[in-house]
Formats: sequence, C-alpha cells, structure tokens
Amino acid sequence: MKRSFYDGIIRDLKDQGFRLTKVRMAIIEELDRAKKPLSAGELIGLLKKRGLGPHKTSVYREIAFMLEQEIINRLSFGERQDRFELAALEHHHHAICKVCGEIEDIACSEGIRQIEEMLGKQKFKVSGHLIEFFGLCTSCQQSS
Amino acid sequence: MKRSFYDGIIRDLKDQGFRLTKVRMAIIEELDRAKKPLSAGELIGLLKKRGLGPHKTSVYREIAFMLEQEIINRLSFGERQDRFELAALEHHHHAICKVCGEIEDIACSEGIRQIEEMLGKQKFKVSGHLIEFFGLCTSCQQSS
DNA sequence: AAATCTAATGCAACTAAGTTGCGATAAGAT
DNA sequence: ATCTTATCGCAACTTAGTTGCATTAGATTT
Ligand SMILES: [Mn+2]
Ligand SMILES: [Mn+2]
Ligand SMILES: [Zn+2]
Ligand SMILES: [Zn+2]
Repeated sequence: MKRSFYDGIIRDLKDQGFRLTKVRMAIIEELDRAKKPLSAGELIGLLKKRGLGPHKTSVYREIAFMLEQEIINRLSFGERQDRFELAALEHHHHAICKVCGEIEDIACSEGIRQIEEMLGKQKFKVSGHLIEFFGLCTSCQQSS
Repeated sequence: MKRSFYDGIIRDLKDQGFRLTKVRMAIIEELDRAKKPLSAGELIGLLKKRGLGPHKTSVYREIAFMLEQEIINRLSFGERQDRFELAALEHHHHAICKVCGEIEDIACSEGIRQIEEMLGKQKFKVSGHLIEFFGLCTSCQQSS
C-alpha cells in the first residue's frame, strides 16, 4: 500500500514547463521515500549522501517553490524547524513520540477518543493532544 | 466567567520560597489578562509599556522558570516563535485566523466535525485543521 | 553540436528567535 | 543595615531561514 507519487509529480512539473534539476528530482524522491515529514536540514543531509551538495539557500528556495506549486505541505510540531511532506498524501494526522521523535501517520477519523483508543491498541501511549483549526475569523471574511 | 489565576500563582510561588520580582509578577499578570497565548516578543512589548524594561534574556529565563514550575504551557502554531499561556486554564484548543492571526479558545469536545460546526455558527470559516497526539512509542515505553 | 534564454544556483551577508557565561544587582531573610 | 543568593543585564553565540547579486546549467532553438 506504499504507492509512489514521484512520477506524477515529475510529469506535472515538466508539463508546466519547470526545469527538472537533479536537486529538484532528488528532493521529491526523498520526500516520497521518507515515511515521515522531513526538515530542511534532514533533506540537505540526504542529498549530501547521494553525492549532491546543494547550498542550503537552494534547498530553501526549492522548498518555497514546492510549497507554491502545492507539491508539499509545511507542518510544524513544536520543534524549532519546519517539516514537509508530499501534499499528494491523503489528509491525515500524526502521533509523535516525545522521547525519540518518531512520527506515525494517523488517519483522520471523526472522534478524538476513537483515535486515542486505536493508538492504545497499537501500544502508543498517548499523553496529550493538540488540535488547531485554521481559517478566517468574522472580520477577515468581510474584508475579502 | 473570566476568573483570574494571578493570586493563586503568586501565593504558590511565595510559599515555595521563590522571589516575587516586578517582572515575574508583571508577566503572570499579562498572561492572565491576555485573551490569547503570548509570545516572548509580545511579553517584552507589554512589559515595556508598563515602564519595566527587562532584557530579553531575563524574559526568556523567566519563561523557562515558569515552564519548569508548570505555571505556563508552551504552544506553537506554525509561526517561528513559541507562545505561552497559563497552565491553570482548562485544557482547550485554538482556532487561528490565517489572515489577522487572531486566536480563539475552543473547548475540547469529542468530535472534530462537531467543533467545526460550532465554529461555523460563530462565523469562523474553517479551512483546515491540524491534530497531533503526543506520547511514547512502543520502543520508548520499554526503555523507561 | 553550438548558441541562446532564463530558471535555478552559490555565495556572502543578513535577520529573528532563542541561548550561554559571567559579573552585577536587588529580594527578602536575619 | 547587612547578608545571601536568586535573578538580572550585557555581550557574544547559535540555529533556522532569507535576500541581493553575479554565475551556472536545463531546455529549447538553430
Ligand atoms: Mn504524515
Ligand atoms: Mn488558549
Ligand atoms: Zn519513541
Ligand atoms: Zn482574522
């Protein structure tokens, strides 16, 4: 069940006339391969391993590009750095281990209690949760 | 229904033998008065308005102290800065306006859909949500 | 295959949030 | 009033991310 989104993303980019640089393709591949959202720093490390040594500026600019193109989503667990995952993934949530930082994907089901029970059965010991809703407040809806 | 936590917190600190400095008391008062979680920068601004001009280092150290004493909780919406609110507040969640940054407290009820409907009635237009569960993964439970 | 166009890159310098070491100050006990 | 030490101010540092500008390299054209 671990389908790859790589080919589709690359095709779309080519169709839209964007260049397929080594770094661009490698970043998509790493995000596709990764089982958890990656930080800019982690990406730089993975690219270095592959023999590519892009400057951090380029990686940040590539991330900005991919956010614009809605290829990736930015997320932030309360670390100092942002993390990124492919936008093609179905909407889901995360369970994060407070000790080792391991991140597990969680399907978005309706009830909070429900999800916590499910995690319990998987032996993940939930100690808290964080829920945020994003959108437009009343006054910001009017002025748009 | 806007009860104050100030007196209780101050009493506890005194009982435990901590010093009641001007800045310490002012920070608690500002967090108590604020209707939304405050960042370190916002706190520094509020203190300046009151005639206190503490160095940012002192404010950060005070925040660290209050986290240790569990007087405040750290939270982070995907901004670059952290935010803090009184730990004495009942567990709840937040609705954040993507335009003006306004933050509204949301009671922690069971269903996600339920909360979104409630926000809709209050004219807050939800465009997305973020849910994270924190705890211990299987292997980190064993090694503790 | 070479010339061309310009998106993407590298570098240096910068910003913003937060941290650390250390000597000075002030809260509160005696 | 004096003393003790928790707290503070300052300078210097760190880490994540950003910006301006000159250079390089994908892709297209010749
Ligand atoms: Mn995920
Ligand atoms: Mn709140
Ligand atoms: Zn773990
Ligand atoms: Zn708003």
